[in-house]
Amino acid sequence: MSAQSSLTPIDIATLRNACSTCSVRELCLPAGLDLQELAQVDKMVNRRRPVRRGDYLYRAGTELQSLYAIRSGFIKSAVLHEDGREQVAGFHMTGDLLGLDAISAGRHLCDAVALEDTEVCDIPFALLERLAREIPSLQSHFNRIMSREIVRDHGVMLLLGSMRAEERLAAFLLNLSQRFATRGYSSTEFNLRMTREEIGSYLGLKLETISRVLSRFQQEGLIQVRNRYLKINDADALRRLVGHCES
Amino acid sequence: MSAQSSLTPIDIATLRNACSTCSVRELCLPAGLDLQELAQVDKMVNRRRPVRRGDYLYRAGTELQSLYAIRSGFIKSAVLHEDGREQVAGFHMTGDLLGLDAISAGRHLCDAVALEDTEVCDIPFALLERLAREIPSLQSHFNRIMSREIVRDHGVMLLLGSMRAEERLAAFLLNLSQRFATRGYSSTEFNLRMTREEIGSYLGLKLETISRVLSRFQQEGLIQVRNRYLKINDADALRRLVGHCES
DNA sequence: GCGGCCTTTTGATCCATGTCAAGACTCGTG
DNA sequence: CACGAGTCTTGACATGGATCAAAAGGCCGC
Repeated sequence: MSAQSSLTPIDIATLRNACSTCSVRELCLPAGLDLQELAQVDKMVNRRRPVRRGDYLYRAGTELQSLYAIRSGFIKSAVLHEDGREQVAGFHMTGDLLGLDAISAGRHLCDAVALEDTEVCDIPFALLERLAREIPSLQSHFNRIMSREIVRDHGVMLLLGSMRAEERLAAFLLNLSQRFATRGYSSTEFNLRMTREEIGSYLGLKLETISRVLSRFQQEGLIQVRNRYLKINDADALRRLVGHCES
Repeated sequence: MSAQSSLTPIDIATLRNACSTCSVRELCLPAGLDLQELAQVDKMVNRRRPVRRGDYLYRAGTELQSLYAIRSGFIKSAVLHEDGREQVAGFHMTGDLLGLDAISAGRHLCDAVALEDTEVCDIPFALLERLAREIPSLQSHFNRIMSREIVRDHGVMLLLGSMRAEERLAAFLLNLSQRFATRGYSSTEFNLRMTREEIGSYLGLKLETISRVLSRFQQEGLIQVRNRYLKINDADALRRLVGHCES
């Protein structure tokens, strides 16, 4: 990584003096750092950037400069097939860290698009590596974040590989619900930020199927949907749907 | 990570004196290390372990002690659903590094089973973290390995989410072929180490479908199959199958 | 070298999801 | 406020892959 060796202490000092409104405390990185270390990290994660709905945070093929921590908003990442097919690889919200897949090649391999007005913090990757070298617990935490992403992906593979449409959608809704809850929002009532088509892409289904299954769930009283608005009436029933099922 | 803090220099010395037949040069870790560093890493990756066909390298739920580098052989990893369904998450061969998903929780989340007699090198994770702290380029390389795993998973998601049976299988065969080639084996002729059912699980298809599509490929002259033996006659045709296809 | 179990193949049929199509609704913009 | 593009719903129909079933083949332990 050539960018790495070109960093001097001055760069860090420069960053320290920059705006520091983007407290890293709320983000995903810190864990077990002492106050001084935390302050260091805090300074690193400071360049704020607004991304408007529909804008790209980054595109496949561009060089990896920074990872991005979402401060607010909603972002989808998508892998693109040569022939134009796109596969939504994930939906990301406040506190999520984006761009991990770019570390391997030093180049982004998927697109990241804001689904609503969003604010992210740049985390210059070279700086992160450098700081992680000085703060072992930061490195350790970063390892866990990468690993967690792998675990998440395995979950999606399980879903795509062995669940039927109803189960997939139920799992998806529960997952969204839980992530909203973690962030202090209602776990039962929220607005979907993505289209049926995007949900379908993520779940390996067509948009009509998403629409139909949502309607069925509603008929059965499990949820209420109206456009992007969604209310979960019977989370347990959804859980039962995912949990067991046939063979 | 409690195991980490309990390591003393003595542990490392102990490991250094242990068998050192498992040269790390051939494994996936080293990259840009000087000779001395390489030797250090070499000493860490030294406990050899044979795993016989059918045996578990590790099981979901067990504590993460080591990552494992495959020296020879073939291993499948599988995520299990509560209800017993299993999803094969990957097939791993010489040089691959296993166990990355366990870092997040400190506990393995999938099973790893040898599909043929296999030899692995233990890489005590606590030791790896410690050494990576001393050797920045090792840490950097480890980050890239984790990221590469994420990229691989995204590829599988694309495959599961948006390809049809023929495309999936073609992609699978090409991938296997390429990995054998990288390791100095024939890219056109090899033995499948896994059952049709395991291929099916990995690709989100049933074993009958795998069998049928293989037969079809054979009829069309793209490949020859007989049980586990497989020969690729027309790799380009396979690539064409994966590449474009309809809408 | 035999018997039994596991794996594979292949056929017949079924069903979940895709495809195509039409119309309604929503929202941003002129 | 009306228009148009994008999104969503719903129906009718098509189809890829699943399921069920049977038989053949391979492999291992005895």
